[in-house]
Amino acid sequence: MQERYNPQTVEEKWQRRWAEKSVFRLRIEKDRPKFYCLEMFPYPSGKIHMGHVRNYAIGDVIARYKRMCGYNVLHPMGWDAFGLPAENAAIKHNVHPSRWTYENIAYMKKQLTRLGLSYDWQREVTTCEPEYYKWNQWFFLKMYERGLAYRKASSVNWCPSCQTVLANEQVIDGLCWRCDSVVTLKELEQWFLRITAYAEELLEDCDRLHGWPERVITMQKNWIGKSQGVEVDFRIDGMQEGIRVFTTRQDTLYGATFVSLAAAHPLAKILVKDSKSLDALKARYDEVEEKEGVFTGHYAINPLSGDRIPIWVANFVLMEYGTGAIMAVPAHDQRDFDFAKKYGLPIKPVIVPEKKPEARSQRSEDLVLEGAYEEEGILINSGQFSGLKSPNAKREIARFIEEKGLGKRTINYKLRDWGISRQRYWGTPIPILYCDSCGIVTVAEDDLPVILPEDVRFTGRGGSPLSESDRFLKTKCPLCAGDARRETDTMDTFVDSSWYFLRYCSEKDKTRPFDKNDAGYWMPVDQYIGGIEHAVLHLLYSRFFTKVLRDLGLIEVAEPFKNLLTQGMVIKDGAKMSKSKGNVVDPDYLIETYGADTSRLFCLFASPPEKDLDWSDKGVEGAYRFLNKVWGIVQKYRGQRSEVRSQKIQGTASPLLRKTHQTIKRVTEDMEKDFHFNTAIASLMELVNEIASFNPQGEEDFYTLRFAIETAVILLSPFAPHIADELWEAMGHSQSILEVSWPRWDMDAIKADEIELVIQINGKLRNRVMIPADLSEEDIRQRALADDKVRQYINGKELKKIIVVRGRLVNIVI
RNA sequence: GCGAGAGUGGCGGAGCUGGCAGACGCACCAGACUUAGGAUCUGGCGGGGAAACCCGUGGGGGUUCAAAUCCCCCCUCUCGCACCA
Repeated sequence: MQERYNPQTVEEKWQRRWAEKSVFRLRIEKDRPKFYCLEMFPYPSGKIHMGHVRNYAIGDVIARYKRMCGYNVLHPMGWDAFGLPAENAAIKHNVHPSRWTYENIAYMKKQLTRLGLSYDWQREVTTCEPEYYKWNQWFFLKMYERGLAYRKASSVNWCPSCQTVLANEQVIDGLCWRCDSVVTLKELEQWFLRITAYAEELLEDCDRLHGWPERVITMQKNWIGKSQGVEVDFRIDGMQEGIRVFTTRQDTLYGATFVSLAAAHPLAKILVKDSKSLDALKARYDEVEEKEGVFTGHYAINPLSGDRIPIWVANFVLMEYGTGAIMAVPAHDQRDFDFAKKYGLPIKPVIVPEKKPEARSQRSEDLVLEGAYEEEGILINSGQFSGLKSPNAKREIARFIEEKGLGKRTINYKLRDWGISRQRYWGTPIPILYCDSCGIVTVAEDDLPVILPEDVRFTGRGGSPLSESDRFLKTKCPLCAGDARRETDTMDTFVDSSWYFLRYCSEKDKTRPFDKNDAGYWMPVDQYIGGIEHAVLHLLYSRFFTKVLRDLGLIEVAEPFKNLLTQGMVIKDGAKMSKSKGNVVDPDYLIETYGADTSRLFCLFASPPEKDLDWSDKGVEGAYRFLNKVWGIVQKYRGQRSEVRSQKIQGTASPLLRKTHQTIKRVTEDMEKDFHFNTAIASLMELVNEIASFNPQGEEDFYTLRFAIETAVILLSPFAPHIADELWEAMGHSQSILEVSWPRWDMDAIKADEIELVIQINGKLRNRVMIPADLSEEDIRQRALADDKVRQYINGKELKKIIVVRGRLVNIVI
């Protein structure tokens, strides 16, 4: 042990030793329970950033802690290696996406190792490897067989100048990121995964995700967006056809005074004679401020009231949701209200608040509204349904509609099917062929993987680079052996990350995506940790995949992630770290200057993991000082080869012993409860402060001191593993601290003989006195009343009440 | 607008089922050691006041012996969704 703490030498030494002994290599011992600790794998963008450091430090603490608690811990890492930046780099720097990606991986892997993260790299997953993406293709085929993968026309962002498809993030203020041309929409045939088939289960199971943050669950529920209502047909006056609308408020049906169609509705083209005005309206769809519409000149019949009502086309009605047509009830829907006001359409109230019984007898025309009344209430002017309360009316009217054959009860979801086609090179090729005679043909399972060709050029112009590779494009149909051409779209990279956690469960398997028994043992992930930005997409897609794979009989679990921790962002100077703001902290610099242990410690200490972390250079120094302090203590006492004593004792070392046990308790509880490492580290600092100021008097004191120091080092080890191992060795242990069991606290040793009693008078703090811990309530009362200070205050006044809270305080009311 | 979360010293943040507000760290101040200190150590550190004490957890009410914590009203900020019928 060196006299001065030098993080560089210590960390290099232990990283080397850990590697030599393969200490993080997974060992499964049958008698131990399992724990699957997973952090979201990174995109290999080049270098890690502080967000990664924080994310992986949190995960590493949990993994190390669980290992010390006796679990078999699976703690893997890998690379979300497909994606657009690699292709951009190829265009810009003329380097192949593959090379760029692998070089980044090599560098970032070095950085992660340098942080001392306890990964079993044996299970590393790299999604751009054919061995991995082969299984994306295989899952795609399985889904295709079950009708869960299908093709349909859908619009994409299109740059007319580059003649290429753009991802959403490549469209900046409606312009192409490369040439500033105006981006247009273009219809293309694309592949979709039928996630909507699982909408109900994905929604229902949200309520079983007890280990997830409430807000993530809410976001998922909102995203799925279930609503129950009815579809009703409105006959068009003088035509055969009808308009089918969807509503959740069938109780307001009598108040429907017009019908609104989406501009893209098939009937809109037929009903509107002036196609120019319709096109103009289509262009006004992104206008949210002002509602606009075109009257079709046609009328519909309200199926319940029999009223003849106008049919409009409105720019706020969406074709993608429901039936693309709505019944407009301006009295009870603010949007319809605004629209009706603008175009002078009738407003007919049919619901009145329950609290206003006098309104029930009034005629609709006599009720004046300032805005729509959107709440539920009592029906008026609604024929046989008048007088019913909304919930009952909904039920009755729905039944009536079904009985009369006017429509049916329906459930709608906001959730759309997942479009996975990307007109890109650096992704998983979709295993589909187009044969001149057989049409759409799937690639045979035995022919998987469909490998990305290497010999392509990256210009950023024209279609997907894959469409220019004849070797890739031209193939034979497996059915008729005739000429066929390959699908050139690749898969959304969210496909890659939707099942990678399963691939980790078994070591590289050539014949299957993963072994069912291995997945059965490890799944679900016990603790998943990552950024809140994935609250919906990644986490929803992973849940979807898990359910599909369950239905394919590949796994047993219905949900992939039992517990989810969404860590906050790393903030500096009030903003998220970014190059443009110039407030980036470079992890390499940090590690070179202070070491990995200090970097980790600060990230964990500065705030609880789920909250944003405010970066402070000075705060980092505080963490560094703390480690130096611990170093100094061990340096000072390590020569004292005393034995350890942890049992309750009397005498000068008694408070230190108690503090040590208290600290074990606090740190352990923080670990178990909510991973509030900031308070765990704070209490560890308290213990270290107490050790530092302790003055051992005799042999006995040294035993306790030794116990305190060793405990502090053990408790420190998940946070700052290198220095902990070094100090552990310096104290004469031959076995690594990684092998040490997590300490237990002794309740008996925590209990103090004497406690401080707070004395309040009328709820105000007046004095504190030391009393024996086991004093009875009556004795406490007497002791308080006998107190000099108290007597001054009472001074002959009448005692109204005395409240005694044992172990805490006395409140005397006068 | 809807949904979720948060407002505590100069700053990051502690405060368990209502029971000593401000743990721990940073910054700051004073002192010690020192040729020196941006190293280290010791002490102090919410505001007011000489003191006794008083006032303090976004604001205003309330419940209680006792409220940062529970209830009602309001304000501000962050995030997510946003014409989803």
